Amino acid sequence: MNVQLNNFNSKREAILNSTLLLVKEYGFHGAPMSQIAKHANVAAGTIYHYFDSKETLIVELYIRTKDQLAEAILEGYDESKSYKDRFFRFMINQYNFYIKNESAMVFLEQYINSPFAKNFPEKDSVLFKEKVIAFFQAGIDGEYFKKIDPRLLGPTIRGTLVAAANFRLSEHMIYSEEDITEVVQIVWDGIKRQ
Amino acid sequence: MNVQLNNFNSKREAILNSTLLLVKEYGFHGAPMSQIAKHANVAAGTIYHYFDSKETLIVELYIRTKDQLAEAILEGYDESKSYKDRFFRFMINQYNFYIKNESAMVFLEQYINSPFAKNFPEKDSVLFKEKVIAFFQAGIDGEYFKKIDPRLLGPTIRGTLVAAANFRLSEHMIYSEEDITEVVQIVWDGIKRQ
DNA sequence: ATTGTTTAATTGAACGTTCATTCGGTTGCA
DNA sequence: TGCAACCGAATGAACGTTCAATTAAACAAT
Repeated sequence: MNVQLNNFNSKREAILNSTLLLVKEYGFHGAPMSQIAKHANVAAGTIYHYFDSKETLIVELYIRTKDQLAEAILEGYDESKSYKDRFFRFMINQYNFYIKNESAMVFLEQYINSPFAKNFPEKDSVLFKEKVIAFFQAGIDGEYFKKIDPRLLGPTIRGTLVAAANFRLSEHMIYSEEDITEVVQIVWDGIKRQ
Repeated sequence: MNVQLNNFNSKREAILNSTLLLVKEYGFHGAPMSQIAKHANVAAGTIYHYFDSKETLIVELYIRTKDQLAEAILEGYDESKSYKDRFFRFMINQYNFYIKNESAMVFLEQYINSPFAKNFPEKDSVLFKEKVIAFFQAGIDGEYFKKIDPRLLGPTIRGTLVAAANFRLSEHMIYSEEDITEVVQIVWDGIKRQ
C-alpha cells in the first residue's frame, strides 16, 4: 500500500511501546513525555503529531494493549471443543500473555485502578467485549457457571490470574503446564455449577 | 495524657485522610501537596512537619490503611468457631470494609500496582502479616485448602473480593447478606480441598 | 497566679525544578 | 512544489519542597 504508512506506524508504535515500559517501571506520574520521547528515539514534539495529549496517549495505549490481550486469549479457539476445554484454553492463554508481557499486565492493572478508567468508561477494546466477555456470558446462559452477573465474573477471573502471574513473576519461577492448570482449576472450581 | 498529642494526631490524621480521598479521586499524580493541604485545612509546610516527603506520606498512608483493613477483618474473631466459619467471617468482614471504605480499597489497589509497592516491599502492615496471612497459612497446613503457596492464596482472594466490591459499588446496589455470601462461596469453592 | 524562657507547631510566600505542550523551522517523500 | 512527518528549543504553568517568621504550648522560676 503506502510506504508512509509504515513510517507512520513505526514511530507511533515506538511511542506506545516506550510508554508501556516506562509506565510499568515508574507509574503514570513517573513517566514524563520527555523520557517517553527519548526512549522511543523521537522528538518530544513528534508525540503530539500522533496523540492529542498525554491523556489520550494513555487511553489509546490501554485500548491497544487490551486488544492484544483479547487476541492472545482467542488464540487457537476451537468451536468443536467442549465449553470447559475452551474455558481452560482461554484462561491458559490469558495467563501466558501476562507471563510473557509483564509490562502489559502491570499497565492494565494500573489503568483499571486509575481515574482514567472511571473518566473514560466507553474507551475500551471492542474485540474483548464482543468475543471474550460474550464467551463468559454464554457460560452463564449455558448453565456451566453459577448465576453470576458477567460483570462480576470477568474481574473475578482477572483477579485470580493476575495474582497468579504476579506471584510467578516475582518468584522468577519457570512455569509448567501443571502450574497454570492448577490456577485455572481454582477459577473453574469457584465459578462452576457445583 | 497530653493535650498536644491530640493536636498532633488531629492534623496528622487530617492530612492522611485528605490524601486518601484525593488519591482515590485523582490518582497519585493528580493529588498535589497543595491540594492535600487545602483539603486538610493546613498550610503546605505543615505536611512536612509530619512527613519527610510525599513519598513517605503515601507509604505511611498505605501502612495505616492496611492496618485498618486488618483490624476490620479480625473483628468478631471467634477461636471456638470452625475454620470454615472463621474463614467466611474474615471474607465478609473484608468485603464489608471495602464497601464501606471505597477510597481505602481504591487506594490500596492503586498502591499495590504502583512502583511504591516494588520499591518498599518491607513497608507493610505487621498486623496483617501476623494475623491474616497466618490464618491462611493455617488453612493450608490444616488441609482445608488446596496445597497453594500462601503468597498466591492472598492475592487470589483479594482479587475476587475487590472485583465483587467494585461491582457492587459501581452498580450502587444495596448489598445483602446473600450477595456477600455468594461471592465468598466462589472463593471458598475455588480454594478448598475438593 | 504571673512572668519569662524554651520548644514545638504552624504558616504561606518564595524557590528551583520539572512537566506537558507549543511552534517556527527543517527534512524528505510524492 | 506541496505537504505531511519530524524536530527540539522555548514557554508557562504546576509541582514538591524550603524557610524565615509567627503563634501556641509547655515548662520553670518566682
